Amino acid sequence: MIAQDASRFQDLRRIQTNIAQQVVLEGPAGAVTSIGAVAQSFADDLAFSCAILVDASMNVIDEATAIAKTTVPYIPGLLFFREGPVAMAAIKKLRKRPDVLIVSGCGINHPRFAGLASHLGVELNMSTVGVSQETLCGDYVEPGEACCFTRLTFKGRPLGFVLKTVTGARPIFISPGHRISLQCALQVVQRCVVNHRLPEPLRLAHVKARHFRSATRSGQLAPIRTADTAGRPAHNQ
DNA sequence: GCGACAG
DNA sequence: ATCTTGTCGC
Repeated sequence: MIAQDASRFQDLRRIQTNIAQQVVLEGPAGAVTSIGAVAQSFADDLAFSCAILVDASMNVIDEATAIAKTTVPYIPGLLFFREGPVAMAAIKKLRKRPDVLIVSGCGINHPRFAGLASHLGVELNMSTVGVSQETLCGDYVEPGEACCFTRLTFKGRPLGFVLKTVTGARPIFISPGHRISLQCALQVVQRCVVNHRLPEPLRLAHVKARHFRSATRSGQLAPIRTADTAGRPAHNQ
């Protein structure tokens, strides 16, 4: 079965190479008014996702969740295939698509230039930016004090930025996902930094995803239909 | 071959 | 990512 996995993963890598060719590093066209974020939480073989939309003051104005059974283990470089499906389900449940969606993971700072944020952006045809606490690849100089940032490069290409958001905390990695420029990706995240290491929308999405997971597992939430898992339109709440 | 490796 | 108590600091 090891050999089968190897060829299966090879197929997934080919899919990423194809996705990378579709990534657009420009945009968004208009002003970025609404910003959203999506994050996942896991337990056993279940994946819980929460997508939110915030206003200019970082207040949550919309929220959606989704659950799905995981079909792929965590493999560095193949995160989309584990987290992408649930994330997409949650994002699709939002009442309105945000102008830019912040994703918990890498954008083009990926071995094949197709991280979770880029793949989600291409699949959903929306502007996305990847924000991660570590980077899969790339060269950079550690940014000094808070609010400072340095460039992240890989194989001679600019992939994003390393931003020190809070004093005393390690920096975060920002890279465009899809339909967004390097500069805009950085600006959107900078605009969302409040008092924490992660930009507020993403931090909130993380908290809500974890809460959604614990509330669901402890039975404090209405039973979830298996519709999510089957990929059919789900209807929670 | 060796090490590194988003969440 | 997740498992987890106390603890240091603003």
